[in-house]
Amino acid sequence: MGRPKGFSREEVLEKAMPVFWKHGFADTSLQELERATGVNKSGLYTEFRDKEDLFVACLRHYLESQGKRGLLTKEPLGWKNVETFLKNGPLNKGEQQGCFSINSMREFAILPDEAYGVVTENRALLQRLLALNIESEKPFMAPSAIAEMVLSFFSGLCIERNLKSSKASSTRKIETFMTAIRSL
Amino acid sequence: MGRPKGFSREEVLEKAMPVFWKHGFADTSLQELERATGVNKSGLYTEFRDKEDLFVACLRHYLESQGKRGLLTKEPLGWKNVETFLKNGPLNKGEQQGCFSINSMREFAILPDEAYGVVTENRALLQRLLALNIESEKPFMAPSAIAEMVLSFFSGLCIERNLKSSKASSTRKIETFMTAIRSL
DNA sequence: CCGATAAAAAACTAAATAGTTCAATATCTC
DNA sequence: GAGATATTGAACTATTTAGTTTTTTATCGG
Repeated sequence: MGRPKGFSREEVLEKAMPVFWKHGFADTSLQELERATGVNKSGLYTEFRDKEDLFVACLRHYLESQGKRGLLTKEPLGWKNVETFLKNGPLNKGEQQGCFSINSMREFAILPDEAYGVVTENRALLQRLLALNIESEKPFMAPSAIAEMVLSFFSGLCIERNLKSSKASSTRKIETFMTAIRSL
Repeated sequence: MGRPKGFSREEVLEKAMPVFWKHGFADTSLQELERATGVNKSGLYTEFRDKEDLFVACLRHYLESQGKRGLLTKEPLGWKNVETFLKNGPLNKGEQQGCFSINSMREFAILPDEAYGVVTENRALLQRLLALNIESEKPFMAPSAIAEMVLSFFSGLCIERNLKSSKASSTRKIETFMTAIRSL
């Protein structure tokens, strides 16, 4: 049987994720990943094919954990869920700001195709969930049209987390936005 | 007097800008900049202090040229200008997609502080111009509040250019958005 | 407790990078 | 046209990178 390994895959993902989340793919070195995870290159390379593989695994892990929060599936569906999604979707836990998935979009050029697939699939899912919530409010316009517009606004909120702007201004924007779309 | 140099600063900026615009700072090598500008490292380093300096110069150059388009100062001010800004602000000239300034936001961590200053100053300007246009439409809500929300939506549209989504879907989103804010 | 086995640590490799230096070269002034 | 001068090109340096190989070390079954 031999020596048992001193870490779990989950553990590594949980610790590597914030690093990629904050610094992106290119600006994250193996050295930093070793430091953050406490696992040495050998360990990392037995568990993951390469840096790209680890990155994509982190991305999936992120999206899963975000999904589990169920911000858009709370009953009753409606505007309230949309507002909560906009307000609490982009996280703010110390270093990791905004949305890892949205952040990754700027690196598609150097990321494996898989990353593109994961991100777009998740966006499609979000859009469906948004549309479901919107539909329940019986708006005049097509729910899917409103949903895709909401997702763009969400994307904007996410990248703006790279600015040192206040939480208050973000909340204000969301409230103005919600007022606008409730009339659609 | 000696030998005259075979390039102008403007020329270099014009050619280096699309490269940074597309690939960002980290993923652009000196080699690629030499190729794109046709100017060798020696030349680049006599004109610019280092890669960072060149990047910031490109960013300024970009914002100046965008400013000159005057999308938000066309008379009469109003919603129409806002709509044009959203539709034609993020460029689509082949390789360079979206907004160079918004793209840069994801790299603040590794960019000189100057870049942060340039970007935020420009955003403040955009917000003032947006507010002026909105004010002329006499909305119920505070023009500045609407303006900052519009800017977030704009930011979202810009990063979404990293996705291979159609021009049509972008237009549709903007139209939905305009319908929403015209009622504010 | 011993030897097989698997993990972890560390040394190593090859390639790419930003930035520098130095020699070659072209053009202007006189 | 000669010589000063600034530009250009190319060789060079030092560092960092992802990834591999080798050595050491811990743990399990017998």
